[in-house]
Amino acid sequence: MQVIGSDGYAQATYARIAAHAGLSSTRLISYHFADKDDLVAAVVEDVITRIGEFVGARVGVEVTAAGQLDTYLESVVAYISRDRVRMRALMEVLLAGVLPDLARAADAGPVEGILRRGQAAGEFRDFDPFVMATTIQRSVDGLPFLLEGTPELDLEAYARELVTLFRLATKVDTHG
Amino acid sequence: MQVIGSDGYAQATYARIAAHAGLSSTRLISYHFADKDDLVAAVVEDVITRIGEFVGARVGVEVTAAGQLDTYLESVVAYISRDRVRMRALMEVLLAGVLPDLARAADAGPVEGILRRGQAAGEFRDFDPFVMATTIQRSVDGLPFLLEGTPELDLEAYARELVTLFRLATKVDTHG
Amino acid sequence: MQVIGSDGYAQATYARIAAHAGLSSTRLISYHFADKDDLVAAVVEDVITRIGEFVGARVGVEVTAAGQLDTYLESVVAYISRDRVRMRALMEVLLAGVLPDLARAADAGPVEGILRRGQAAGEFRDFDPFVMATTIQRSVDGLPFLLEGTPELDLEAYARELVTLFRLATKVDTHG
Amino acid sequence: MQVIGSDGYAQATYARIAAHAGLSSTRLISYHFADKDDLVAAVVEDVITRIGEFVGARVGVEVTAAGQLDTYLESVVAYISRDRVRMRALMEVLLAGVLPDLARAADAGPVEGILRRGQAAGEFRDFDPFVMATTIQRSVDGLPFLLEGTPELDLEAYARELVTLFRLATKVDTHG
DNA sequence: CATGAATGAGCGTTCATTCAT
DNA sequence: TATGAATGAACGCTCATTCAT
Repeated sequence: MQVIGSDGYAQATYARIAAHAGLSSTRLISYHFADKDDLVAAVVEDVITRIGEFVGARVGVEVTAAGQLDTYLESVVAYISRDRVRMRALMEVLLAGVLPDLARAADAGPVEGILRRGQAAGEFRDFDPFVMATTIQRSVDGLPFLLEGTPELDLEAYARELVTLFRLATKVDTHG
Repeated sequence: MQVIGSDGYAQATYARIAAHAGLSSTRLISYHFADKDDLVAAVVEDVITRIGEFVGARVGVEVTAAGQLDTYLESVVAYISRDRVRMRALMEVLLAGVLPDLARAADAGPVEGILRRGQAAGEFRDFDPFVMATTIQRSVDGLPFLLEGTPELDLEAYARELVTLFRLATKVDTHG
Repeated sequence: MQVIGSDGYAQATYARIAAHAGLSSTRLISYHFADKDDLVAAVVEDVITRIGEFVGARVGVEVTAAGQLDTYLESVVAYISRDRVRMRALMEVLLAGVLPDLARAADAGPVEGILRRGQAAGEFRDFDPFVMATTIQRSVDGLPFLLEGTPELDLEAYARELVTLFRLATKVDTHG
Repeated sequence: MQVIGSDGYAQATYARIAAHAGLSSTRLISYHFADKDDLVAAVVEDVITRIGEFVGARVGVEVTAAGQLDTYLESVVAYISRDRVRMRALMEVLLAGVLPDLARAADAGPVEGILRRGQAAGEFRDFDPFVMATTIQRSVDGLPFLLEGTPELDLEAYARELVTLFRLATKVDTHG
């Protein structure tokens, strides 16, 4: 995970992973994982479990869809902030396009669910939930790469901007 | 370009490119391009020139920042729609992280410029232009990959949704 | 070493070395050596250690500079005689000009040291030690190639001729 | 010749030669020469003709074998001095071992002839002419490479030292 | 005399993976 | 749990050379 997250997926060869882990043979990697797909799947599994628990615990306590959306954005950004290497590792794998099955990790399904419930409850205006959910998901999943270039980025402010942005984009029309 | 766009950057080896082009030797690729970076740079150069001209011509005729933003979204999506392979090739290269100099092709600078001018002109509310521009850029640059999974996606409708979304997110507050 | 020594440095490709060693893949060469320079360095290191020990042990027991020079010529020729392949491998590498750092293996420094000490002790006449040392060194380091063309060459006689030659060339003028 | 002489034989590829000559295609080389051996042979032919004429003209006017030997050493060194690039090109080709037929260019035959005539005339002592000739030849043919490392080397002094060295090594014993 | 397009073999090197302890 | 030896395929790239003008 550290190798993928720090040097990119392309650098995550058995040789480099073994070197980073202080192993004198790549054999041990093959011993623990059936093949490279298996190794990568384990990495992804680990990260999506962590972020899923972190975000799920926070979103779960919200009752309104609007509150859940706000909390989703804030907690995803917060998780990225405190676990940059793992998150970049995850995004590297997803963008590399290995194991298409793993794409679910970055799909906008959960967000789309929130949006649909919000529309049903009259909290959100009448937009296409797929487009909105995809846009929301994309607004955060590039952050690990952005942080690489500008590590000093103020992520709390970034999250506040996103919350405002999508509140305005989703709320029901109030005027005339 | 076709190989990168159809099979991904990782598959774009000299052998595969030569096979696709009907060449009996990879030698001719090395004959025309100094090295692989040179080849990739040529691909990127070509696509950014095309999309730049397409989008630039349309955005250039707009006078208001709001009009430019609408047109930017619509024309980028329209270009992606009619040149899917090339656009996916471009995104593949950018995401692969080869040639960091090429990152400009996907940076949000031009959009940020539009946003700042719109704020100065009082057309837009007071948001962080960098965050907004990044979000706008990300909302479209994942489309080539989305199209791969769902080629029948209605891109005109997608563009209309994005236009509405970012109009609401950027417009000045009107209610008391 | 056998491949370089028998077929020349230009023929010493990974493929040929692997074939000669009975390996089914060149991969194992890369496995043991960082790159080709590393492999070549190991070859050179081995040979110069061997010849250094052989010649050093014999020259070291001599007390006079004249005796050391005689013994140097005799023992270098003797070593070449009994280890032809390794010595030709060494000369191939040096002449190929790879790894300029290795040039020390063929430089005339040690011989020049003997000559200077001999002049200081009044054993040798007043010649340019650099020119003499270079000539002495050259007189032996072409022998591996000479042996290739005429393997039946009588090296003991060759050494005796060289000893006489350089005795006459270095000794103090005796006649009035 | 310039490419071989300046950058070494290994660098003398068709591509580099064409670049050096300002040609836009290597095709012209293939047009003039049957193959690479033919090209190299032409280079060698040219240089050995030049040095042969230069040295031959000077040695030819000497009547004694001793005078011919002195003049041979002086004129070979003088030619090396004034035509360094060509001479290094010649030595590069010979040492590279291409075209074994060309080895005659560096063989000690002519010198051996002088030595034999000198012995027959009683000018030289009774040494092995082959060993002496080889040593003499080697004493000068490494000079082009030596000059590369130390271009400021005083070649006139070098030649004088060699002349003295081999006079002493060849002259008849005068003392008891 | 000169060009650019095209070729096939070979280069050193790296890949994930397997074998034998 | 851990090692080093060994594998075969593929990588980007360069070689001298040929084809068609």
